[in-house]
Amino acid sequence: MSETIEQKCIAKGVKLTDQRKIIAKVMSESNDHPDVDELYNRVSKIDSKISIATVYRTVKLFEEYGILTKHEFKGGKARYEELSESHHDHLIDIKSGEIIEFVDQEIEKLQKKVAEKYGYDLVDHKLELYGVKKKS
Amino acid sequence: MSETIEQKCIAKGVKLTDQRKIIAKVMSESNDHPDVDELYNRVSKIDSKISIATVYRTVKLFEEYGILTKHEFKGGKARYEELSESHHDHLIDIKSGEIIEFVDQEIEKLQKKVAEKYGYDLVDHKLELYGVKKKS
DNA sequence: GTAGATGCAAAGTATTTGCGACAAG
DNA sequence: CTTGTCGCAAATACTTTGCATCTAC
Repeated sequence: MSETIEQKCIAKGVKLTDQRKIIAKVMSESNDHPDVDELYNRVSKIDSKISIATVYRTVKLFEEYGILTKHEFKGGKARYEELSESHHDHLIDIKSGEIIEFVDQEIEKLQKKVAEKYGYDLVDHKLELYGVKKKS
Repeated sequence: MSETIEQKCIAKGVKLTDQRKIIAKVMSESNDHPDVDELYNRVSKIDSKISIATVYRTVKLFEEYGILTKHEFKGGKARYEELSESHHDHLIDIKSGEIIEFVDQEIEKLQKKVAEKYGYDLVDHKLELYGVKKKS
């Protein structure tokens, strides 16, 4: 997280309104994966007049500019997180909802290989693991 | 596909109504991954009086009984397919929407290993690859 | 100054549900 | 018979959009 979202917006030529600055700040400071509603709550604490429509429009915009990514985990609303240089996947605790981020280079490599095997260039992928904590 | 969905229902003690038989039959004969709307269309051709609410209720029921699985591919409606003994993942052509099923034992193994590394038992997972056909 | 952003409420989608009528076991 | 299912329409949940107003550049 070397650069803030606000800086990324400037770098990419995204117009910065007050509302966007607040949303950018909240997302930059979030280490979890809030859904739009939760993001709206957090943002409302800073400026209670921001509408949820703006939040929806902004996350969508940021997603298009490669600033945020959207996740659609099992049976829920869409959740967002800041897109960082380092790609990672998610391990979700189905009991608590806790989300652990992980990277596994080997899996990454194998995915590319599978795509190639079928004559495809891999442009994106989604890997989610759902687990329960081991009783130890 | 040794057993039809109807047979699975009997085996699992799911009450079989006319509507469920039709939905079961259509799903058994589908080799793609229809969404509820598409399934409703197919079912309607056989019995035009079946309501979409029943289709929703039935796929949900079948999912609970482990007869169908639900997929939530990128930015779309939920899609269903018959759950077969042989697990597989999906490679989705982002241009055409075509879906290729694949299995990679090595990736499966690695997933389990990742979960274990964090102290979890893997109970489910989702792997989707999105690609574009290579120009050859 | 002007193109694009915002807030609001209304409209869209996808899916679920209450309820009286009906059918399977 | 009795419990669970069906069809219908209304309700819900999430997300998008039209429009008049406002704001960043």
